[in-house]
Amino acid sequence: MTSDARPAPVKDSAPVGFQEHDHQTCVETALASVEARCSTEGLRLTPVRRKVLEMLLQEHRALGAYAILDRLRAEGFGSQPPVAYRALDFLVQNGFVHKIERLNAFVACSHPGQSHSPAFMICRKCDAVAEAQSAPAKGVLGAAARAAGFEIERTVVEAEGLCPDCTEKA
Amino acid sequence: MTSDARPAPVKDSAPVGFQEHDHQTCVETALASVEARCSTEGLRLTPVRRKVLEMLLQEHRALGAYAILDRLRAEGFGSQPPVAYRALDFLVQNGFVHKIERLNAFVACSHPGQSHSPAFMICRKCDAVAEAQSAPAKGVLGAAARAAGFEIERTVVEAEGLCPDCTEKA
DNA sequence: CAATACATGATATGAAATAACATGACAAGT
DNA sequence: ACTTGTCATGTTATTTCATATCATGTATTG
Ligand SMILES: [Zn+2]
Ligand SMILES: [Zn+2]
Ligand SMILES: [Zn+2]
Ligand SMILES: [Zn+2]
Repeated sequence: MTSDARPAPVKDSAPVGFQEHDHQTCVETALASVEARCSTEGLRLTPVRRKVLEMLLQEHRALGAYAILDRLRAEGFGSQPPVAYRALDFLVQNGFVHKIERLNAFVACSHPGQSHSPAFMICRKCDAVAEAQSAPAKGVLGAAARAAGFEIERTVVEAEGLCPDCTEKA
Repeated sequence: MTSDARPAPVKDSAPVGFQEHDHQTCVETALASVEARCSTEGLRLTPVRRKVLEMLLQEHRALGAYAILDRLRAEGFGSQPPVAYRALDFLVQNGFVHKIERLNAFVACSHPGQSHSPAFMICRKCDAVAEAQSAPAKGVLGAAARAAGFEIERTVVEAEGLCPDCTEKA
């Protein structure tokens, strides 16, 4: 294992998710990227974990743990909550999937293999979710944290609003 | 009702929460400020609502709905979940209380009467919560949103880490 | 082939949130 | 005074999200 296989710094910050795109390629690329990181880092992308990741990549939007569980059941995997939550834990721990706190739901990472602190745009109408980059620690919040002596380890940034499609329709 | 009684713009952005302070005064001031806004805006700060607000101001940290409910029960109010959730809805709607999505819990606003988009610092060790200001729509995220055609209506910004006290102890 | 670590399966329970319906308080409008 | 409408509260039941725990299986690895 090449232990220096740290995620590369962010290069593009395009908020994949609302635009039209070649989704099949998008899924395959992401999956390949995750497989690559797993093999270089000795992580075990087991069948359940892989299936959950594939589902989330396919959907390209946030799914609740029980929605995932339903699909797992349909595919013959275990059907009890821990099955889904354990797979999700693994995927979240390793940055392949993010949890959307606002929705208590999960979405596949759009920039796997890159070290990033994600920010999300969540459409309140159609539930579409796009991932962008954030740098909250560099702005007002970072200053407040330093002033208060608070050590930021992780940030949740979620914007709620209307996606382009839903804005148009209204 | 003086309908021009919009919240004043933010003046101070001190992240109240971690520092020592005269807490009794802090509670009284906040409560007075909320009462003022309720009377000018014709909002009804009923006993349950007021009690919940007082509890959250007293505690000065995030409480779950069921913790609140326990306290309500102890004070002789209704003891079923909707009692707490309804009071919380009212308080959140009107900006007197904020929900911490990360914790599924609620905290009294530190800057009531000011229009603000709050950001929170949450200590993962002691659960202390401090409220600061954020301007997420002005930074990287705002740019991404504009680029994507996404209309931000509201943002959740929550930083997780170690508060000064817990950093010291470690 | 142990011994170990890790992953999965299944049962049970806990915690957060809401749906639906009934009752009560109060302020118009008649 | 009485009806009507609105808003708040109370209660029951249910749904949704999440975890603790124990048993079983399946890889490595010494
Ligand atoms: Zn895609
Ligand atoms: Zn990501
Ligand atoms: Zn205080
Ligand atoms: Zn606030």
